[in-house]
Amino acid sequence: MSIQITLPDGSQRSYPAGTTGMAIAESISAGLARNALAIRVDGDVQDLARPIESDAEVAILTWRDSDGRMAYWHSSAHLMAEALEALYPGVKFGIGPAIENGFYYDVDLGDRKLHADDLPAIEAKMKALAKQNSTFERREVSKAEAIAYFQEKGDEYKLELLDGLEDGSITFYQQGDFVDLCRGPHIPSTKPIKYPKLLNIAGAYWRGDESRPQLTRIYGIAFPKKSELDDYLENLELARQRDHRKLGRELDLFMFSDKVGPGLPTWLPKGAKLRQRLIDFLKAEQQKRGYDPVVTPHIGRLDLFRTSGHYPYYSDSQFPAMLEGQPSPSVPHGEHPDERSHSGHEEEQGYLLKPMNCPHHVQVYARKPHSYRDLPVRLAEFGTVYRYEQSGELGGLTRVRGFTQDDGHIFCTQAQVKDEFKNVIDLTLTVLSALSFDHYTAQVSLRDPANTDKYIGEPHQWDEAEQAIREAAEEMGLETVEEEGEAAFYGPKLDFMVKDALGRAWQLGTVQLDYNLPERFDLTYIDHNDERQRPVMIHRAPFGSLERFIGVLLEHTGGNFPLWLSPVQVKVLPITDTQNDYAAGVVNQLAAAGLRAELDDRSEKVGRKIRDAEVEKVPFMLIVGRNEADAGTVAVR
RNA sequence: GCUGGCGUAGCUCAGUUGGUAGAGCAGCUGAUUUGUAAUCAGCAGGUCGGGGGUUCGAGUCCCUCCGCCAGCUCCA
Repeated sequence: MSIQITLPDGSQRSYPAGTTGMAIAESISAGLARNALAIRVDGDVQDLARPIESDAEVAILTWRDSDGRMAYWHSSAHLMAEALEALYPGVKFGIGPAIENGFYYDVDLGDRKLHADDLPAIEAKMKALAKQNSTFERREVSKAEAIAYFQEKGDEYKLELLDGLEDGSITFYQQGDFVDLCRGPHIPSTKPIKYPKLLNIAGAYWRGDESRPQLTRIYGIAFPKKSELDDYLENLELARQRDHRKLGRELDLFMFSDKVGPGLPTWLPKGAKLRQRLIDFLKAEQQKRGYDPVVTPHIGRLDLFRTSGHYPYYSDSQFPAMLEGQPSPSVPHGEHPDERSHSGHEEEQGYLLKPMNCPHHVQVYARKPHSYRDLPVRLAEFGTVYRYEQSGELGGLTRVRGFTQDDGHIFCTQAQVKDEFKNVIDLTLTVLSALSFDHYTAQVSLRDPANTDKYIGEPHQWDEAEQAIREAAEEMGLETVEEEGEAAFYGPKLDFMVKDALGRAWQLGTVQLDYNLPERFDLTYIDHNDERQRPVMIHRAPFGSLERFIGVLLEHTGGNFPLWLSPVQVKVLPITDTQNDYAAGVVNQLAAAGLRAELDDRSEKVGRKIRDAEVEKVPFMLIVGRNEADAGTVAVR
């Protein structure tokens, strides 16, 4: 019996049934066989040793294929586990997957603590084990057999994982003395894992659940070639150069002060001007699109947030409220006021620093009756909000406790939802393209179906809202990914995710559909039959927040802003102070033309002035010496 | 909040087995008048994150608090 194998180039070859990926690779070329890591069979990534029994489309996967690297790094995780078991007998294992760059394994070392200095020894053990060139052996096992094995070993984590697996679908992989419950696929043997590098240690809750034990997560990466490892580490170093915290300090854009408080950025003159330019840009775009500006206070009565549903359910992440009749903030965060007022009478009166602007904007809408002819009502505000984020969550400008949202709320009829949504998508794309964010992911953030009580509102409204978002995105030709469990508690969202220098994805722009707040605040409009109707609310923020946006923009540009955003667009550099007057005239002309220009009239050599302007990332330098001054020109750099 | 790492001058960093803080850059002052990425000299700058402890003596060791970084959890 022979089978037909179709290769990626479309060519077909015959092989005996039961041939393996490795045999196919060998038949194509010795080089391919040497570099083969795994095989894709009809879309399914498998071990090269698995027999192939019927006609199939296959692709031999090497280091060039992301699935090949995934198999390689997953195998590296097993190799690290083998090293850990050799060095720390009795260690228990959680999960150990490949990730975008490398792999990790979650382990329980009992009472032993792992420290950063322990990593080189583990790395060395990995290298030694890799040299033994152990093959990764796949074995199908019965559930009973698997349970018996891990009971014997005393690994409750693997037993818990087994709990969720069907008998008949369970496989073990073994290399050397290490046996793991694993679905695979793996590379043929440990030999290619020549240059492992363990990067860091962190705690990670078992199954991502805060109430369960915290395991030790060891992150690592590995490469077949030394040069690739070196390149990777060098790129990491380059990424660190683009850290927005470093650039923000160097370019004098913003600062943090312990005395002001953690997570509370302070904007310096250059940064404040940068913010202002972004604000001006968006205001102009919003004006074109029919938004009306509003300005609302930074605080609001507790009752406002009780009606909106934000209080007290999110009191963990709110700054303490200011209570009526008491001199200072007196509700500790994390404490539910309704748990404290056990007597159950009268609710406390007081104020909250606003954690969002929506309830205020709702009050603007609610101030007067609305006709369907008024809709949509589009309100926009650069609104500063405060959220008491967990201390461990804070970082630079990307996660802060006080920030300014380019917030806006649209109140419209159900029939207008899709067009309004599309209008907002268009605005968001305009913003992203003006700042050359070409690599973003549009993410439809949906409910977590396994955890529906954390959301407020009717399920049928959620269904409607989720569907409306999908349709609007599709009609705008937007490619989206869907993520369950990422919705806001009051509605599904369309989020625009952009990566920072280290590859972490951040939510910038967001559009959210909300049937809930109009209900809670009993918002209405009068339709053409003179009947009261409920408007729909759209929350939107094309930047997301100015803080996070500027943080990610800094990492994206490395501080080399587009000309229209540069704090200083032109620097005029006289060569000697004989040209200072002429240079000052040039600066005045530039300023009169609306450009941001500065004069460097220090008595330094021009090389020094150029260097300083380069370090400051000034896009244009105009150098003027005697020749230029005489001719009334400038030399442009 | 949790796990691990870190905290010395504005910035980047040095500081031996515990012996009483140092460099470069930036800043200031002066000299220099220079043609496309760092001119020279001088000066000034630190309760070594805060507090407590051990010790004759602590930047170094211990405790505790604060902050920062990576990850986890969270993220209206």
